[in-house]
Amino acid sequence: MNIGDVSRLSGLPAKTIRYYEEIGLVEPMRGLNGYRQFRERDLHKLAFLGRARSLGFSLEDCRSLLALYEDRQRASADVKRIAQEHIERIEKKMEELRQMHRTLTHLVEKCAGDHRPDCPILSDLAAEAEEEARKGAGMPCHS
Amino acid sequence: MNIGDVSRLSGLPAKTIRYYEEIGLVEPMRGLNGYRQFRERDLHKLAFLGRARSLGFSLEDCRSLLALYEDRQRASADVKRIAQEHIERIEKKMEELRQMHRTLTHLVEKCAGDHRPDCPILSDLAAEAEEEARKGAGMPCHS
DNA sequence: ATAAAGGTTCCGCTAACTGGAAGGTCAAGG
DNA sequence: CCTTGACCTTCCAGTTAGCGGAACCTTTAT
Repeated sequence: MNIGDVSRLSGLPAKTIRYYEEIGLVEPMRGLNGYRQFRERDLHKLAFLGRARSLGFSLEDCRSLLALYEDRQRASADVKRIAQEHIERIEKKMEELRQMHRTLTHLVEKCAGDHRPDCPILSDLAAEAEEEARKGAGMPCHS
Repeated sequence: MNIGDVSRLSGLPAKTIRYYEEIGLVEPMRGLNGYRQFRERDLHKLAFLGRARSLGFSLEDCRSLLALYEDRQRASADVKRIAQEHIERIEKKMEELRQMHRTLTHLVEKCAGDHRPDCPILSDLAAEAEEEARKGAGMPCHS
């Protein structure tokens, strides 16, 4: 199979597949013409990677997961740990986003959104900024 | 004020402040010794930026928000639109994360997490990958 | 005089690709 | 046989928002 075929079959862009080869995630053979020759196993790996990526795993996690997948002696605990750490990262991120979302929706609600310049969003960004500066170290207005 | 002072007052690392100058978000003056000299207004801007960044706005959004903030003729609608688009990006991201989280927690629940190699997480990554390949174009097992 | 604590620039690195340029290969059609 | 178009190759540059460090200069205090 050429790269176009595996691209279609795996759903990954050819560019991405080349990149994955560059960083050693797959090692396709080469034909006499210099074209990459993918075996069934490479396709399988790439699809695995695509799926893992779609769950948000980093490429380094993907590398580990792939290694575990190919290791018959693996302990499922190792896989589970990677997944759990990832879940924690996701939860942390979601909490951050929730926080931002709350603040932003409050601000947006208060903003008229018309032709006038008065804007609680900007006021908040400016006012809270000033407050931060103030509490930061007693406002040194003497510059 | 030197960069260390604004760094402490704004809460932004000095590196970040230099970077913001590089991309034109602030324009501190320079002393005879080559040191950056920040005015009250620069500090104000930087604190504004820090606050906007903490709400997740991109630096490009920050640039726009700052421009609007300094434009007395602005329409609050412009600010509101930027904020709403950002909210939408956040919601989209949260939905993605929720989806990942759901799948991952299901998989982790099913995984024993012991010394044995059997692992539903890996099976899922592999199986669903195969399924994708299969439905992608009728499984060309003849490589 | 010197040492510490600031400041400066410049270079390289991060994650995970994406886009484009310049060029080689292959199959089909005239 | 030549050309066209689709496909493949490598390499270079850019993306986001900075971080880390080296080499060097300035200020301040001892």
